[in-house]
Amino acid sequence: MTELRNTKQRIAVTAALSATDRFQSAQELHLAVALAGHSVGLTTVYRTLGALADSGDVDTVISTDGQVLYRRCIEPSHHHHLVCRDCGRTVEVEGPQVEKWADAVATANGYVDVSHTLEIFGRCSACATLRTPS
Amino acid sequence: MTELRNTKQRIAVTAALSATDRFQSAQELHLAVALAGHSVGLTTVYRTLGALADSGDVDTVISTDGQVLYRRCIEPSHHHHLVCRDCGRTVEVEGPQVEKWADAVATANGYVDVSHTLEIFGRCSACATLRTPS
DNA sequence: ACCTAGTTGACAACGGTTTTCATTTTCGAC
DNA sequence: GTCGAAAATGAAAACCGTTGTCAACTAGGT
Repeated sequence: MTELRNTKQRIAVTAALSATDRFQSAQELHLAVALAGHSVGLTTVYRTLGALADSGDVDTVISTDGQVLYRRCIEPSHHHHLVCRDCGRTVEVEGPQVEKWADAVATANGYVDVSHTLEIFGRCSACATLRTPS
Repeated sequence: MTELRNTKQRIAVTAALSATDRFQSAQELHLAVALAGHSVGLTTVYRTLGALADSGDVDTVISTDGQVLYRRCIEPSHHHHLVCRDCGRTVEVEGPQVEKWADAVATANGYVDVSHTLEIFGRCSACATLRTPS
């Protein structure tokens, strides 16, 4: 069915993903690949990330301003993210009781085919010390 | 400070918001206003919705494809939403234990200035019966 | 009625993402 | 190794939701 080929471009993109533990936009990753010395078209970056997201190899988060952020998946099972608003540094978190609560609420209201999005945004300690309030 | 005036445009937009309990995009609301017989510019719809969102009079949700959906707020306190993927029909839900869990996880990891997004998406019973699987 | 700061809307601009399509590349078959 | 079909690439254009521009308009106090 799906025939995937090993191209230098895909290798470069996955390498860039593996080089960081932060959520990054497609454009940031495109820049990261360029800085790593490889030339990959922006279109290809988008396509590669889309494919990886479909296959579940990267996690995606929609930032509060609507753009998609990507990050390589460490924990393969279902989990959520604690993301730094400034630098993207991320901690994977799990909340089994939250999952159960969400499903229970949905079925109690007659909703089927249920999914949920749960992300926690904040400022990590490193970024918090940088921008000290007045 | 903020001096708000009562214009027919704002009245028309808030009326359209009050006429439904569903999450709708700015463009859908713009159409709804037009169908209601009023002529309001799309720019004004966006501005009005933005203002209402800032003042907390409407809830906003970012759909999975990145666009902003608006809905008039029934419950003024902090809550989350169970949204139908197809028609936007929405139930407001509360999960105090989830709030506490999110804050605890964030502070345990040294994150400050914490917020979170939690939305449940599914298919409401009405829409579920419409598109019966094969 | 008048004044003025707030408001409107047609249109252009913006920015992230997707599509197009001609060219290039991978990789199994020979 | 090399051939060739299918997959992949990338530059540019299209897309689409959203925001900015700015001249004309209006609500509401005096």
